[in-house]
Amino acid sequence: MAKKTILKPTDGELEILQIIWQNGPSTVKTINEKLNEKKEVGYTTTLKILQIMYEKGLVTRNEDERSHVYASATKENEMQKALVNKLLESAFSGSAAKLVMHALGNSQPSKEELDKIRELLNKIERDQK
Amino acid sequence: MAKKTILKPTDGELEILQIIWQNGPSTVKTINEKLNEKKEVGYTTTLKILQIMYEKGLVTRNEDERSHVYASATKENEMQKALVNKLLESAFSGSAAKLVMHALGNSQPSKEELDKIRELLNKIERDQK
DNA sequence: TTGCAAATACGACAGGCGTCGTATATATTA
DNA sequence: TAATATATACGACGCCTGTCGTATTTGCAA
Repeated sequence: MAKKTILKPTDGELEILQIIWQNGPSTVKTINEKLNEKKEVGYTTTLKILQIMYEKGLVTRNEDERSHVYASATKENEMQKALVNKLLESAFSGSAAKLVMHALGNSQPSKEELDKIRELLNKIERDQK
Repeated sequence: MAKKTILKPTDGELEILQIIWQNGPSTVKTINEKLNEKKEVGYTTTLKILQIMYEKGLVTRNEDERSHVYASATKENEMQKALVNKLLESAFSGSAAKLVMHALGNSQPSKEELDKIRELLNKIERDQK
């Protein structure tokens, strides 16, 4: 299976990907509007970044309509996995436990989430034996 | 307490920080040597990046000796915390649990580590009540 | 004290990112 | 069909990173 290398998005690109993941494939217009809820940014700026992302293969686009519709080329899960792995390597020397500690330390997971994590821990332990 | 903003290092800078964290304050020479165990890079290149990091406040340096000694301006823990938080915001919409899943999914934590995580989970739950 | 070796300082350059102004193409509608 | 509005395309600019060549400083040894 040709393991496609997931390109790492820049911060700005990741912001756009998040919007697409949350809203589904979108036009430049809507992406730019969502973006502007957080910070002011010109329409052509957003367009340009989308075009660059397209060239990189970070997003696909449908040109059937006059307004092109951009979609993420990568599933949210896969990208998250890639980003976590990168962080793991680049800042934690591979020690997942430490990373987990930090993540848990700075948030308020719900009881359900905590239980899901416990379950995963048990599964890992079972599989190791 | 004046909460100092932790500057985010680039990938190259993070590589150097890791070396410093693992070996303690070091000279350009030794940092460059360690760096070259992974990839070929010229001495002045390493020097230049260190100088840039110094300007940014990412590292401090001691000029008492002829060979300057560079040290990280940030504790490894703090930087890790900052990086995890950033990733949490920029790619996980704040959902720590999901991040944790990915981290655990891609590594083989030891039994001790698993237990430590369990303990932390319990503590979080206790504190929430 | 003169000269070599080791270290730092500095400037240049290519490539990438984010920013935007302006040009061009395409609908819509009056 | 002509005018207007809406979209995309393109090129330029400033800043940052990583890369290195070259100049300068400084310590040590002969």
